[in-house]
Amino acid sequence: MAGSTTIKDVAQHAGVSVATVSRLLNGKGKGRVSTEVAAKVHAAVEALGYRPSAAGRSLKTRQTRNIGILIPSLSNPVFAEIFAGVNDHARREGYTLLATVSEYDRELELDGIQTFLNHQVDAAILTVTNPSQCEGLALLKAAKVPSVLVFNQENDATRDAMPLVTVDNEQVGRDVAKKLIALGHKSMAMIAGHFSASDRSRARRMGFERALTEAGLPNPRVCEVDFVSAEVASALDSLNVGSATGPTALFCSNDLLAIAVMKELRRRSVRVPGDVSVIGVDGIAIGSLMSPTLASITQPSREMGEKAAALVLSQLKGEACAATQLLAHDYQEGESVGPAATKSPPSSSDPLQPKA
Amino acid sequence: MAGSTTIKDVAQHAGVSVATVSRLLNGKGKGRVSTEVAAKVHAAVEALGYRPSAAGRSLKTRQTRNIGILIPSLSNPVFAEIFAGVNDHARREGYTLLATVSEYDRELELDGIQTFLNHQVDAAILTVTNPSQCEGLALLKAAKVPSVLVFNQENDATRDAMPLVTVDNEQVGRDVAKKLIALGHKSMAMIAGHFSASDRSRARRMGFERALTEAGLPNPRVCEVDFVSAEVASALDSLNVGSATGPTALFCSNDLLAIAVMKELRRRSVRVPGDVSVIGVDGIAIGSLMSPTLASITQPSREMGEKAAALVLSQLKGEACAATQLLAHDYQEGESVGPAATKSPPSSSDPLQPKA
DNA sequence: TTGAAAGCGCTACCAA
DNA sequence: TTGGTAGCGCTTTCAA
Repeated sequence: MAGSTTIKDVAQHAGVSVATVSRLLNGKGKGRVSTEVAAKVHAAVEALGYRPSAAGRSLKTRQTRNIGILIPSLSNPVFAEIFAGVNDHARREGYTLLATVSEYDRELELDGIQTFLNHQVDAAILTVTNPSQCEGLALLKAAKVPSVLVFNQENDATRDAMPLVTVDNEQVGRDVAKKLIALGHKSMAMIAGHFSASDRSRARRMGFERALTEAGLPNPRVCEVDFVSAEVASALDSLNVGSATGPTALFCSNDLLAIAVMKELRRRSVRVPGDVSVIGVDGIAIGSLMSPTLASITQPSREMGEKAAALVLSQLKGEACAATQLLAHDYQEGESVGPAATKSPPSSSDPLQPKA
Repeated sequence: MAGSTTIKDVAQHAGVSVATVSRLLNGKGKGRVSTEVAAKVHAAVEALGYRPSAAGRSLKTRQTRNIGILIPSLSNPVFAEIFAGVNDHARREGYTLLATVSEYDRELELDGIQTFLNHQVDAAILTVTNPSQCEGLALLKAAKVPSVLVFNQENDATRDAMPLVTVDNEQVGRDVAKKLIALGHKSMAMIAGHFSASDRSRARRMGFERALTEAGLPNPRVCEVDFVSAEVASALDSLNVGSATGPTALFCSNDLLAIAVMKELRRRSVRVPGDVSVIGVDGIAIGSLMSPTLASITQPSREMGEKAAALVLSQLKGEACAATQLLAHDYQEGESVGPAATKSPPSSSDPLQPKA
């Protein structure tokens, strides 16, 4: 529908051939035309409001200048930032984003990838729930579409199949453990979104558990909660949080979850970090606006988006297919973690002051 | 690049003509083919992994099945929800989203719209900083691309030009005023992102001011802050917040801002709502996880996204171009607002210089 | 420096 | 029910 003037109209209007118009408009410095003709053509383009048809061009050049981006959700600021990073880089390079959010639904993931394929995207950037179970990845590979996984963890399915841009999530788990251990915590628990929906959560858990084991501590109790409705109350119940037998520190698999957990703790009058320390992962901006401020492991989300875009684009140019990129994570101080509560957690009624 | 098998290959493989293949694949119930042939063709499609080229098809049908969506930022959950709503509806109808975020930059806005036009999107869904200054809107109209504005306010530039899906932002401002007045507040202030970047903020302000005037109260002091870095500290200073001469209630133009304001108030030991009440707009989920919980005017963001998608799609089908849709907003209770502080705020011994 | 013409993959019209 | 075929708008040889 859009501007139905074609290159033919422009040629006619300018009194030249379509070939000349095309050459001028795509002029890569070489296919020069006389300045005289150029002026006429430009005038015609202007007068007619000509806009080259992407379809016609794609058909001939075999490229759409579209990049597909698939993310689980935009509710988590981390993904919003990834998107911003990709958007920025892609735009600069003259690419446009075909975007889909999967809501952590494997079917929608596949659907999204199919759509990318149907639309002949030149490249794809994805975060999937589980790379080793995602049939779409194979389709992408079969179609030879340069692709990159963001946030996902390396595993048999991805190795040698698709590069990744992520952080070392096992190390993230270890760093959390290290931090808490240094503060004297001995009884810890982890609360995570469904592991089936997040291979990175699984990696964090593994690192967390291993670090505890290596420190001679018992395995942490682990509790899964629904990502969406974040029913944390029952999770806290099942972990005995706030009671004498409960953990003194809670590792939440992401900041949004951590914030929900802190809310529920507040409702129960469990003090943070007095009674229980809380730490999240992601380093979302809003964490530092909470009270207490949320301690977290930060990921360079926006940069990951930019890196991912750069990576697929260089693949597209046939440059050496850069391998997996592990970006550095960092510890974000926050008031939500503190020293382990000293012994005898108040059995029942207690106006006790935390003494070190 | 993607799967270079064409309809021709399929036809050959199945021993039929391309016309037959096309007819079968687009079979709208009418262009039937014999089941026998159908089987052969399907087998060929399967065997070859055939995937129709969107470019070839678009060229012929003059439609891309792409919808452009332009939003200012994904950091604000409200936009993330709009996106989710649009995404959902579009997918169901077989459309794909070409997405761009403008970062509240007018140049990027125009750039994004140009991109939509270049890619011949079938329709566009946008939130712009200022409809009356956005040249892109005219381009869209000239190209006859069905479009809809989300969140933006009606004005001379949009009226009769483009339908809107939004809430009555002036009424939002009025409702906030009404609420605060009912609680006995007499001295109020508004903190907003740059008005130039948000026509809805301007509308909210107008409603707020008018309602105060009608109630015989003085005009509120109004302070603009940078949307991005949200430097609220100086805003609070200039409003004398926390001092005897300062306002007892703060109307923030959106929840993210309100949360940043509450953080700064906490830092200054100004009690919310004891000394100052705070109310935002948007009703983002995280507001209810804060302490105190954030009072807000909620907008049905996701529904707005769905409505917007439905609206452009119906325009596309040539159905009566539905006019502007005003959705209902609602008051979200929150602990951040309370009765006006009684006289002399006792808190911080204010060394602030009394102003005008 | 310019133009003519051959398709890119597809749909739809018209014949058979 | 099927097939032949004419383009859709564009880029790109190949000649002039």
